Amino acid sequence: MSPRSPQQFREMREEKMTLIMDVALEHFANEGYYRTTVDHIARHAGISKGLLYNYFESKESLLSEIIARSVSEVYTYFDIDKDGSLSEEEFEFFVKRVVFMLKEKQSFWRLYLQLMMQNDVRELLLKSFINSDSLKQYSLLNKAELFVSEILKTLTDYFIRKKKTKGPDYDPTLEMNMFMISLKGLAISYIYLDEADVTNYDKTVNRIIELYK
Amino acid sequence: MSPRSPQQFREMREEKMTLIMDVALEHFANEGYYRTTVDHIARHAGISKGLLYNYFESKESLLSEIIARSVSEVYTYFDIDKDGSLSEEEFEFFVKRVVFMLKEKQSFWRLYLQLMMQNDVRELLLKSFINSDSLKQYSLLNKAELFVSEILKTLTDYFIRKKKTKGPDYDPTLEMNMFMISLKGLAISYIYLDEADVTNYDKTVNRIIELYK
Amino acid sequence: MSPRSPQQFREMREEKMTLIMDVALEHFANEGYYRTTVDHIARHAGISKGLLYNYFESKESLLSEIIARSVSEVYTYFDIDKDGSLSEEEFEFFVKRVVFMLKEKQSFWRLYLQLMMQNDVRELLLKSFINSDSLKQYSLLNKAELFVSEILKTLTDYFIRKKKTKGPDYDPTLEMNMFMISLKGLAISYIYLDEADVTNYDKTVNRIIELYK
Amino acid sequence: MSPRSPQQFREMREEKMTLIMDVALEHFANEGYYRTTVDHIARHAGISKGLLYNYFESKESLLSEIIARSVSEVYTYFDIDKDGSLSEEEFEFFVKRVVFMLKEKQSFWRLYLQLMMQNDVRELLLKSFINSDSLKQYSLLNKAELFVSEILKTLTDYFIRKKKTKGPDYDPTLEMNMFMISLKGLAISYIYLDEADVTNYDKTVNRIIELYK
DNA sequence: GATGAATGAGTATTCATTCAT
DNA sequence: CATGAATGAATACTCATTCAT
Repeated sequence: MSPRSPQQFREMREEKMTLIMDVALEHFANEGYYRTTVDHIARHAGISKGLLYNYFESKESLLSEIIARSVSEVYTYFDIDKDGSLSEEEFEFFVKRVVFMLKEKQSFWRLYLQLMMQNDVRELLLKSFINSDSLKQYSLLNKAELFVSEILKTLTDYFIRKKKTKGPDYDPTLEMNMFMISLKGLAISYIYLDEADVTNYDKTVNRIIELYK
Repeated sequence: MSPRSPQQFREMREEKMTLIMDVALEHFANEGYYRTTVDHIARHAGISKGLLYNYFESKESLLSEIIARSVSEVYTYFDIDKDGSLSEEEFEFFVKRVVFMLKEKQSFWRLYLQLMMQNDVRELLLKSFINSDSLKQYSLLNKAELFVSEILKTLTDYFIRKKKTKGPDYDPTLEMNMFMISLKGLAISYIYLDEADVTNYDKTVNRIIELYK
Repeated sequence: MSPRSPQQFREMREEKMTLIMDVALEHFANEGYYRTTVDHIARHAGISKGLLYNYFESKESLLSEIIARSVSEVYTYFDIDKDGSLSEEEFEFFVKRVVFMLKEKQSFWRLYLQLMMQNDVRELLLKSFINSDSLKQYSLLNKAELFVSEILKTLTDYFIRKKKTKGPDYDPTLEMNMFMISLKGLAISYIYLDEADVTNYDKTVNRIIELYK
Repeated sequence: MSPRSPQQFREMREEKMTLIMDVALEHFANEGYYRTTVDHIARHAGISKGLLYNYFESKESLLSEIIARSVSEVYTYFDIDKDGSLSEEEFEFFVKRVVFMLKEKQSFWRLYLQLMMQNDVRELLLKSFINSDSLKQYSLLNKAELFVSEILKTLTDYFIRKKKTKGPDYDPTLEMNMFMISLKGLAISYIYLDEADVTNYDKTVNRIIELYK
């Protein structure tokens, strides 16, 4: 066997880290962050505890890295037009993108929701963003904030523009709120409830598009 | 000094248990069940750990009792007509009741949502219902199940009956789903997001009523 | 109701103490001293914990009192002739007395054996004899020691005297040891093993008498 | 430095487990199971509490493992001929084996006796046999039961066979009972009483053999 | 890189004992 | 005399993290 090149080492390292993060995410999402032990993660990833600590500074930093990665991925899903003007087709695409992302990253969203529910963890999250290894200081936090506010602005604009065609009784803020709670309710239903009503799910998505497009 | 009467003892007991449960609920909801230590609860309730264990068998059973009490309270909020037929006024009243309850029992709902998100805790919950001291074996679980299924049935009936007035294109299942995700999204928003948009909140509630009444 | 006389009060007190000691002995013997909680004793005696502490200084002193009482009772079973000379009839009577006492005070012997097995408790026992309320300082300990050594001396004399009739091969010390281990083995069997072989029990007792009389 | 081999890890593990079990047995036997704290065991074994729990699931399971090991060892002391027929030489050997074992495993027998004296612990013992890690489910319990009953059967046969040579007045059951209580009394004396009369001890053993061979 | 033995601070729980009434 | 609420020190157990090899 020829000695491995630095490149190969880097790839192996990358691969192991991804494996660990995948396993950890799955357990964090299903059993909860505090209920999941480092030991458990290591065993399920087929490595030793020591090695895990070779790759990640701490359990907390493992969590940060997972969130950083996921936020990053989510970010790539939405490559919003910078002029901020959403066409009806783009709106429909946006909704479908959200739904796709819910399916694709279900575990992450379960974890995210859990974390957001704990006051102290919310603070930890911010802190961990800042300390994250894989991204420059502050940048992820800034990016995430910027990202969300951009999307909100784009959507707000979209609803305001609709007033022209919908008439004077149309309340853009109210409609946007209704749209947002529909999305949130949909997300909750999808993420936690039985797989049983997946068929209804698609119809519901279409109905939301129909109502708010 | 004459000794305390059984009545006095009962009152002292009752009072302390309520205090403990209130403090515990607040902390469970805000910091999460696993992050909250028994020590912390005791200190914040101004009592010793020992006393807490005098009244509650374990941390887990304290949780059960809190849930049992809350479920019981929620139950009393909804005195649904047993013939299951909901008038439009009753429907509006139902939605407002839900909203009122979200405000009134906000901490409980935060806790409940958290718990429901962890697979293992869900099982614990069922177990704890069964073991609950304050209610007969199984009865709470039965009541809760019965209660939820009764409400769902009543609502289903309500939407089916609307088909007559709304015409053949009206899809009762879809409408009910839309109504449910709206309520869920509203709940999530109310329970976790900033107090900032409380003004919008009332308008949103009215809009939901308007849309699905 | 006429006010109770001091005499009546003393009797009531005596009665309650006896009740508590009886209940405690039963539990100490069956579940073990450390496994038995004061709470449990009080509840089974139908009184409050506070009252128990009104009668007994501590759990430990309750134990001492029980032992003191039992030792006292055992003492009365053996009113050994002070000249120390045991006739064959008296020897037989002695063995039967031991057996009777095993039956009569079974719980006490179970407790006693348990306690004797723990190094630290042995010390505690001595200490508690000394601190015992119901007997003058040291007196019980002295009495017990004196009592046991008197019996041993009397028995030793008995076996030595037998040498005359049994011939030169007869080893009094050995015979006494054999007799003692037979009694001990009998005691263990009786105290802990199944009630099943009680029938064999009497035959065994007679055989011991036959062998060593 | 090359990493430790699995073999090395196994040896380290084995060694520490043996150390812990030895220390624990000593303390359980001398101070009693409930009086002995895990902390104490760890400190006397020169390790941390954490490590103890790395090797043993609980204090209770540590007890089980100790018992399992000891029973296993005792088992190997008696390699009883499967045809169950005991010659006089084998009988003598058996008694000497019992005595040897009492010396060799004194601590275990003290522990065993203590445990058997508490009703609730007896149940725990059965349970712990079943849950024992170091032996297949049920197998230890079965083995122990089988082992004891085999020995009893072999002894019974031995005494019944003696009837032929001893004549019609010879009562095998009675003789066996006498033999058993002698052994028990001997065991108790040896296990708990002072080392003082060890000299008498050997003579007593020989006398038992002489009487019942 | 890789392992798992080892640590120790933290957490739930128990129980003898005290005390206000 | 009588009660049981209240305490706190002790105890079993967990788990993130370190470290020698």
